[in-house]
Amino acid sequence: MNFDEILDAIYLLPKDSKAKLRDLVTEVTFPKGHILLREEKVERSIYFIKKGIVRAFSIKPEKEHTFWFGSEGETAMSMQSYINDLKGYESIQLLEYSELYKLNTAALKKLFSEDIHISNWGRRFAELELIKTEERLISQQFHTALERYTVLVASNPDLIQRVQLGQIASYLGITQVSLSRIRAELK
Amino acid sequence: MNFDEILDAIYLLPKDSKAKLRDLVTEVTFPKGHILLREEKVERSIYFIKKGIVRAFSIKPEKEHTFWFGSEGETAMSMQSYINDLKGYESIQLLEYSELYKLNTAALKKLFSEDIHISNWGRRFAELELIKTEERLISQQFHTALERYTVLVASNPDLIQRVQLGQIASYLGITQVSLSRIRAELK
DNA sequence: TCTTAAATTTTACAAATGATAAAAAAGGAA
DNA sequence: TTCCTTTTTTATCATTTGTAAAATTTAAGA
Repeated sequence: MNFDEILDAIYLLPKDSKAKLRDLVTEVTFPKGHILLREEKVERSIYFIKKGIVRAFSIKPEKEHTFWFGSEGETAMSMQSYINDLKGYESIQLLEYSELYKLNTAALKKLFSEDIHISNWGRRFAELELIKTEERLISQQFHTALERYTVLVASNPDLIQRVQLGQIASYLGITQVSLSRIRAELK
Repeated sequence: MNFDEILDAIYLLPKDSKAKLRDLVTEVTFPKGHILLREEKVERSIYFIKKGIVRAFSIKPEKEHTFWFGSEGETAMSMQSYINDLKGYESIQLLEYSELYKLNTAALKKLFSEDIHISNWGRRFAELELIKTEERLISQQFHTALERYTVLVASNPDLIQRVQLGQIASYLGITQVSLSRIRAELK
């Protein structure tokens, strides 16, 4: 998925606005395991995933919590840094070799104030992330672990293949042992 | 909290942009118990709360799930309707007599395409809602019910007084019995 | 105030989940 | 392949949470 397609999937931009964004972007690649951004730091860029899978996690007291998986077309970023210039609570790690488009936040914000199309792109971007997060919240709050796992498998069948179960369990808000039990049930 | 203050709390607008928004808004009041918007319907407006408390809930198979409380300065709306023109999964009900500012979504979107300041206001609006939702999600996923309840009481002491415990329990993602147990522990 | 209804807490039991340890299976490197 | 490490599953027991029903408290109206 190239940069243009990623932009278009969010909000259709006129050619020249798109060009302005393209000028800001650099392509970067990293090996499996690379830490793209670190919790407790203010992150100055956001990364659109061209290819690969990443996970966001934080190491709270002792335990490691995975709270997001991102793949092709999605954006790896700290919302707290992007939105409020605060340090984020998550680290983001590449789960496989990945290719990313890196975009500097400050430069993007400058464009928001200059180009109404890009401003609307930024609005749409936030809105789409909002919907995703709201759906996650509802799923987390009102569905059982079994239901959440079933939905995850149905919507991201490849994820299960490519990601460790302990991380998926954490993402679902349960222990790895519980997830194993759920999987055993389903057989 | 008047309309100007509500706008300013989101993003500072030039006078004339603010005036354009003010022209779109009508003030409405409803009694306790009024259903402001209904699940499974596409909602054409969003409502800024001038005064009062509301709750969003949905009636899934049999059970009623409360997933949001809103009060002064917050916005009562269906994200799915606002963002994707889809029917929302929530109904919103007034928990007390309330005064609201009603804003038509289509008219607002028209301004987004015409006025860069309003477009950036809309971006900021979505971004702030996104941060709130993300924090809810993290809290739900990685903190115990006891922790969540304690935080809720600390940050919204009045809410506990004004809202039924069954609804608060649902909001926390637990049963009313569990919440009673937690409250008994804390005495 | 008294009466009734609604809301909240408590209790008892069942089901689900967590913690821990150990066994089994899968994957990688020499 | 073989050995070694990592990941996943299984088993056991303790804890938490849910369900249902009863007991208590609170609120509201006559």
